[in-house]
Parts: sequence; C-alpha cells; structure tokens
Amino acid sequence: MREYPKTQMMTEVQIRNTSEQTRLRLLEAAREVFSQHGFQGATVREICRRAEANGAAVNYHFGSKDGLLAEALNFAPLKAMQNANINAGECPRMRLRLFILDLMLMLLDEKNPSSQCQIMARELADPTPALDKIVREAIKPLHDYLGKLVREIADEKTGEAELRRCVHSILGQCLFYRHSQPVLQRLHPRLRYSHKEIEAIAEHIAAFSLAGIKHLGTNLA
Amino acid sequence: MREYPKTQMMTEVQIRNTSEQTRLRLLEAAREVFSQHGFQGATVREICRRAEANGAAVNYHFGSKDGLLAEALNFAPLKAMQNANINAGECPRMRLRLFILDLMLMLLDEKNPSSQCQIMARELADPTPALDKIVREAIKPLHDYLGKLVREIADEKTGEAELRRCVHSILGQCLFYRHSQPVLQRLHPRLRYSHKEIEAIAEHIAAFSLAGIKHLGTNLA
DNA sequence: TTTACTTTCAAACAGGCGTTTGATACGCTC
DNA sequence: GAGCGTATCAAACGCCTGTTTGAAAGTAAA
Repeated sequence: MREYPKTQMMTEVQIRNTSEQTRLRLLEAAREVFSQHGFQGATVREICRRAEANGAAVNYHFGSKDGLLAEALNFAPLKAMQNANINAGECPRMRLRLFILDLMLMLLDEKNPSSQCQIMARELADPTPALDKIVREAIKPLHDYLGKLVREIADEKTGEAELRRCVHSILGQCLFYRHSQPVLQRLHPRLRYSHKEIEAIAEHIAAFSLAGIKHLGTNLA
Repeated sequence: MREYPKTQMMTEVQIRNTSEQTRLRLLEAAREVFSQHGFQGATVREICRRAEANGAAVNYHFGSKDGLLAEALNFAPLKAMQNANINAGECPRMRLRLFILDLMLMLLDEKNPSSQCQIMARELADPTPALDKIVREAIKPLHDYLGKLVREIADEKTGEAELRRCVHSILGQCLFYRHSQPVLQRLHPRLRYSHKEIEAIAEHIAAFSLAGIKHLGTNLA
C-alpha cells in the first residue's frame, strides 16, 4: 500500500512508537481539515500544525498532499452501513428508511468521527485526483445498492433510466443538507442538527421518496 | 453602485467607447471562468486573458476579485423565471412542473448564456463574501416562492417544517445534477444533457415530488 | 500647445502555497 | 563506540496568487 518510507533497519516496535504515531496523527488531522475546508482550501501547514508535526512530515510520510488525501480516505464506514442494511432483514421499504437515516447521520452528525462522508461529499463538486478512486470504491457501490433497493420497491415495469433517476432523487435530497449547509445556516440561523432533527429529516426524505417511487407511472405518460 | 473609477472629466461618449467595453468584457469573462472553476479556482489572470485586458484591469475597474464577483452576479434571469411562472396562469401542479423544467434548463443547459445559476450553485458549498448577497437576493426569494407553490399543492394541515422540507427535497433533486456532475460523468460516461434529456429529468423530478407532496401524511405518524 | 484626467500596460510586490533540502538527534546492529 | 538507517526539524526553494506601482497613451477642455 504505502511506499514512504521504506522500512529497512528499524524494529517494528520502534516504528510503532515513533513514526506510526505521527502518521496516525497526520491522518486524523487531515480528515478534520479536509472535511472542513475541502481539498483545495486545506493547507498542508495547518494539517501539520494540528498534528503537532513538522511542515515536511506530510511529504515524508505520504509523498504529497494528494497522497495524504488518498490514504486519509476510508470507505469502511460506508461499506459497513450497507452491510448492516442488507442484513437488517426488514422489508425493502423499511430498509430504505434505515438506509436514509444512517446516511443522514453520517452526513450531518457533528459528533460523528466519520468525517469520511463529508470529505467525499465535498469532492463531488470539484474533482481531485482521488475522485476516480472514490467513485469506484464508494459511490458506485452506493448507487448500485440503492438501485437494487429501489427496484424491489418500484413497479416491475419501471425502466432502467427511471430507476436511476429515483436513486438520484434520493441521494440528491440527502446531499442537499450537506452541500447547502452554508445557505441553510443563513436562511434558518436557529436550526441545529440534533439527533432528533436528523431523524425527522431522514423520515421526511424516506416518506417523500417512497411516495415518489410508488407513483412513478401514475402521473403522466 | 460602482465606485471605481470616479468619472470626473471624460464625456459619456468616451466612457462608453473605451472603459465600458473592457468592463463588459471583464464581466463576461468572469462569469465564464467563475462558473467553470468556482471562485477559488478562478484566477484573475485567466479572466483578464479571456477578456483581452491587462492584468491590472480587474483591480482598476472593480477594486478586487471579490468586487468583480459581486458585480458579475446577475439575478435577473432567476427573477424573470419566477415572474413568468407566476403569470403562467396554470394550476399549481403545472406551475411546479414548469418551474422545475426552467430551473433545470438554467442549471444544465450548456448553451445557455445564463451561467449565473452555475456560479450560485458553486457558491452554495463553500461560501465567499458574496454569499450573503446571493442568499438575500436570490435564494431566499426562490425558497419563498417554492414554499408558496408547495403550500397550494399540499394538504392544508401540513406543518411549516414539513413544508420547508418539501422545498428542500425539490431543490435537492435539482441541484444534485449540477453538484454531482463530475461523479455522474464518471458513472455514466455516455450521458449528455441534451434538451430532451433535461426535459426527461425535469419531468421525473416533478412527478416524483408531486407524489411526495401529495402523500405527506399517509405514510406514517 | 498646454493641461487635466482617464485608461492601459509591463513590471514588480508581498504573501501563501506545496515541496525540497541538509543538518541533527535518535535507536538499532555490529 | 562506530556505523547505519530513520524520523524530525528549521529553513529555504520555486511557483502562483491577488494586488500595487509608475510610466505611457490617449482624449477633451483651456
């Protein structure tokens, strides 16, 4: 996986106690800063400052800012969520509800250590070299899984394009609350994303979407 | 409105023939570059290059890059769309359909000279000093108008919060296609946003949303 | 023509960026 | 202790950014 630095002479113990610790601190700081400012807006110096590491540490341990982003990405939480959803055993409509709730919690919960989704959500709009990997390993599986879920709920005759658009409608509603947060903050200054508020939003999106999916063919030709 | 430069001695004719022309060229170039690269990604030098103006022209005519953005914004197309929608005379459901179609055309049509919406859509995610003005003059009226429209369609007993979430659901679906364009391009490389495709997407969002609004209270407590 | 003023221009400026460098301290093996 | 590979550090590098500067060009009134 990683190539910097090539460990040759040090013992594993030493590595774990010295190098590996700053590596981890850098990764954690990077996730914070990337999720807050985006890739362009984040600076290597600020990441190093938060990690209490030297300014050259990023390039030493990860080769470049790009390399740091690539290793800071972690798709495990998203995959875990999908697996949990598959094994929930509920009916498809209930699984969609759970899916949306879990996704909204990842996107909005401030206390959630999974800033992964926030980093990825930022990447959607303006691409970095890491976007290809993100799409391949996280977004495509997400679309695929959601597509299957919608197919189970929708009418059998529903076409492929229409199915895809339903997936877009669901994800669009969810991502809106993250992408437009600066705007929503100005429109409704009092609004806070408490766990209760997130649940209410998720429930709305689920109900709204289920109605939309169910009545696909009834509104027009 | 503008303060740079303070016109004192030149005749109006001269101003129109010299200064005003480069001003307009700068504004047009700025709209192009801002909509393509976002505010952070856009560089003053590139804007000046496209406008065939000197590198100092932006600061001379607009004071700063921020000032250029503020004057490059033009909310007229968005307001015109809303006015046209009010006067369409159709029933609320049909007006919502028209509204979504017009918005999607503004957001996606490549040939459309109104890159205004694209600039604004970019600003949603990461704020610049111009965001306050954008929210006040464009986004808030948009939310308000859409809110009234939804209120006409929805059940009378629908609460304020739920109404607002419907507006978010509609806008979220629309904006998704713009915000996630880099991702969608990778997921479906063949997809092109022809006028026909945009119409199909708009029609889907309208039908999906109308079903969602109509069946607000039926799915759960 | 002289004067006043606006606009354009090449050049430079100051600051921030990601990155590189060479020295230094450290821990291990021999 | 000698030698070696590793990690950290302050400092600097080269580049790009928005912005400023002072001179030059141009036009219109005096």
